[in-house]
Amino acid sequence: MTNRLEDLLSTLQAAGTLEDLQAVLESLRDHYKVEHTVYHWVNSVGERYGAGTYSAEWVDRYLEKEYLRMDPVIFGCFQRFTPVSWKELDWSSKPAREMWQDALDHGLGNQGYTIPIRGPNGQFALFTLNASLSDEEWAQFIDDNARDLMILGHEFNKKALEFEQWGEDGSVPALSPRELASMSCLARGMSRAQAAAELNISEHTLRVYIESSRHKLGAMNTTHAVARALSAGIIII
Amino acid sequence: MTNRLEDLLSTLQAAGTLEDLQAVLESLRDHYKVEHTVYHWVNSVGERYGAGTYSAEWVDRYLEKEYLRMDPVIFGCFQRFTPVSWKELDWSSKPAREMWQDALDHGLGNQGYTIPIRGPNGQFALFTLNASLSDEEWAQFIDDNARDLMILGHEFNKKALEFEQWGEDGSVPALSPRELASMSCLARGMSRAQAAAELNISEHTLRVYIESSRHKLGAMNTTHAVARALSAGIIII
DNA sequence: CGCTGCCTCGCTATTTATGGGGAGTTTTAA
DNA sequence: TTAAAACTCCCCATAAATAGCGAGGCAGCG
Repeated sequence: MTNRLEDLLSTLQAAGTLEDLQAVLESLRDHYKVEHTVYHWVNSVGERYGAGTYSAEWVDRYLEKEYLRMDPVIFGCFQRFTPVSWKELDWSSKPAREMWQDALDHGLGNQGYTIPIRGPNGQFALFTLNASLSDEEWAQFIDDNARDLMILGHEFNKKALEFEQWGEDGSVPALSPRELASMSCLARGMSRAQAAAELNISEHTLRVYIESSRHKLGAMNTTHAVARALSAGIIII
Repeated sequence: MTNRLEDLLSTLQAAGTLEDLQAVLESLRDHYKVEHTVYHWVNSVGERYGAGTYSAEWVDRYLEKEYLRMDPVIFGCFQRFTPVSWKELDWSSKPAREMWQDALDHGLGNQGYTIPIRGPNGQFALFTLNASLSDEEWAQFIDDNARDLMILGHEFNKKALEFEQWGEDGSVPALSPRELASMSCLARGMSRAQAAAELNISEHTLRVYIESSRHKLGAMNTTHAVARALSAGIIII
């Protein structure tokens, strides 16, 4: 067991291009004898990177129908820390059920396991296995492989980050301490007057910080600036 | 090797109180024959929960001197995804070197390895091992145990989250689709007029969604509402 | 020594958001 | 089926944020 994990990891380490990562996912699929293996991330600007064995038709369909906005897998994983088996999620809403049926029609298996992975600057990625198995078989499969999959997911994310330079440097602007404090106050619901009082500065000075933060973050308005600061992980509520 | 990991994990699983977690850290320290094992998480306000084998004097000293604000370990881990050996970090600044010397004087070993762990709602935790070893011995130790430590760190974090219910207590209010869409538009920087145009509704209607979202999220203003929606993971920029 | 960036404060005018009312239709869920 | 929730539209007055123009002191760096 461990040896096979080491083999997979060394293949992963050897990957030098994004195409290699795609190949790693395909070999993972074959190794685990599942329908699909997928890795993708969702970033703060809406750009996405994804690799995996889903059919192009399903990927197009997913994007076209904007399933991202209501996919219970995305939603569920965004709010939790631990991996999740798809059937544990809430599929009760009508659009969710429609998406589920649509997925089955596009060749997905009835079981899924997704590991949420979080990195710096608000990075959020998902590592997913999809299969056609009974509930019992799937539970056993997860039980047997959960730890290896977690290592694989995180190593995969590390490799993907190397290629894409997710906010390595420069992409996330550095705010000054006062700017960060200003953003933090606003994110916690204070008005300008309250935040200025909290920071013991005039409301006008606070405004200067907000505006400089806005410009540094490339934001259209205060709400946007706070949203970007949160997404980038440079402030925490 | 694997069996010992399993033993440690089952001890961890069995933990029912925060004191049990402390005991797990102590047994980890003994098992790995290191000076200290520490788990703590950090937020913008400061340390919220911590457990480990550091002396009370060092913890007090750390808090008193506000080392949190310039600790290269915190700083370095916040900007990276992968675990780090302390000597790889940037200790060139004067306050950092002073802190390092202070740490040695308080019984810390000369080597450290810290795994950054990120969870939902901006959670950021650190899982650390500290030891007194030569560089070569430490490199070998990390090489041998990195994977197990990663599993342990994540499992430990999972357990700690269970106790503290870091925002996972189901208190996240459910917004309607239009409310979510409104929040999402605002989070992406649109003004009311732009968002209303995007959603093909009147600005007045949009306002109704914003206000109902605000009330559901218990927010003081629009910026606060968007910040909470982002933190709760119910919208993605 | 000058440069840059950070921190602090002031003014006026305009645009935008908020808070308080209503009142209908459609969709979903018990 | 029926009730609850969601979706859509409107007015008015006030509060708040934004945009533009300023200014000076302080720290670190080449």
